[in-house]
Amino acid sequence: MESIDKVKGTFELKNRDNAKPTVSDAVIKRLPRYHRYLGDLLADGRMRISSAELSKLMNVTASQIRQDLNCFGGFGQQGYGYNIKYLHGKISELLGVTQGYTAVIAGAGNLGRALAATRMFGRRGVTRLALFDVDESIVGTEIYGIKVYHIDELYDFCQREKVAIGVLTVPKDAAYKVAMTMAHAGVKGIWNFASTELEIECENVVVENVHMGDSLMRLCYEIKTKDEAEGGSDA
Amino acid sequence: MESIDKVKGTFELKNRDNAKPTVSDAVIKRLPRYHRYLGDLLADGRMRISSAELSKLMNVTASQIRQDLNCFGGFGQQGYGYNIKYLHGKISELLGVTQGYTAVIAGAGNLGRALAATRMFGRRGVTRLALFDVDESIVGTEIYGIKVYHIDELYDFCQREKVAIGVLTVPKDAAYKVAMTMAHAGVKGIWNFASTELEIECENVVVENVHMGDSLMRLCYEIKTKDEAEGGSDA
DNA sequence: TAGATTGTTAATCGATTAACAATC
DNA sequence: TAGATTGTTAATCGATTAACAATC
Repeated sequence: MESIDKVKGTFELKNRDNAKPTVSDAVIKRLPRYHRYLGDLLADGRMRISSAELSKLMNVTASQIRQDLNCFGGFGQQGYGYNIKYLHGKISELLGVTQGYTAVIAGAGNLGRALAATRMFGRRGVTRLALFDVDESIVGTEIYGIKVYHIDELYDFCQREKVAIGVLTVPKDAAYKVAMTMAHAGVKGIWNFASTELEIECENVVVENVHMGDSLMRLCYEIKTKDEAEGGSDA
Repeated sequence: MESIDKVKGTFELKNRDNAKPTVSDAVIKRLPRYHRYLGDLLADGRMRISSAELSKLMNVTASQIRQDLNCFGGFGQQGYGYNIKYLHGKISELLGVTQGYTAVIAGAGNLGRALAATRMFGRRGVTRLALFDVDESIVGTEIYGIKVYHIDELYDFCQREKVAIGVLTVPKDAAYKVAMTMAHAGVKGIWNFASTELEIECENVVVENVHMGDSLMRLCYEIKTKDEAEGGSDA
């Protein structure tokens, strides 16, 4: 009895100033993957799933699944498992996918166009409002239904439209300046595809880096390591 | 003396069957980032750096840097620090960037074209040999200097040219089939941009997934969390 | 009720950090 | 040599897994 009260007291104390029970980074990184699998199950018309079955599907332990989902609240039901639709929806909420954020894409090069074309944003409730580029010859045109503005208009546009997300697909040299423009215009998050690290953590903006080059290197490493292991034992 | 021998003995014993001292995943994930920072320092003409200085630059502990670099071997020198050029080169080797791998890109859509255009591959010693697509109207043309073939030729091409890396930028539905074709044709690694998980781990092929959608979701989460924290305390 | 499966605590494991002796 | 800085061991911290009581 007494010990339970003590634990409770400690818990409340711990969360007095930062309200929410902080969720570890490791868990957050896994959430989109859960979301993807649950979305697929939903599309297959499945209604419910147990942590045991999901664990087999996803190649993780059932323990981890239960632990992860419990960081946020009890989404399951003993003896039954998890309702897929409900769980999928809850994770959507949690990840902010239901917030209806707006985005602009800075840089209408190949990658910017590719991002303009995908349904990736729409699927996650993000609306793309505009593209921005320095190339006068495309300013005023539309790319996949998205209007192209001159990069000089980026600041005013973001401020006026209260843009939440700035997608950065400009060349490396321009990245910092454009990121700063976005940050000062009140953008809340920057999705950074420029292969450089943005040192603007201070500016009240969150940055998510997509380092594709790093990914390619990891692939090379895996290939090399596997080759060596096989060559070492076989030949 | 005796204790050193003992340690050595243990080490050799531990590595008798799997040859290389396995490096943890956490370290591998960090290596490309070291490589990037060292490359920048090199470009700036810097010669040497201490773990302390690098730690400030990269926002990690000096301890971690020394620990990480020591998984592979003593690249530093007491009282001096690390020779940037040497260390950069060593990490390049380690990551397999100096292996001169070849690659093909399956899917000449927006993303495939974007990848055809970047210098990302060349910078990491990877040569792009060809693009493949189903669209007859582009088969036979060149995109950014890379020849486009019909996807039906993918298998023969990979086998004939002993292609090491298959880049997968085809639509989700086609991903599995194309990946299988690559795997059977002897490709060693698949760089997967299709927003689906490939269940071909069995096929003797390593897969590196680039889940851009997951990244976008994490950004949304960070924005939402930050918003709530601020709204919670201020308003 | 009995069976199933979660939520949650405790045990294990691994990764990060701190400290310092080795050595350039 | 003295100062600097690594390589490496030990201590800490956090994340994963195992176990089981709670409960649907």
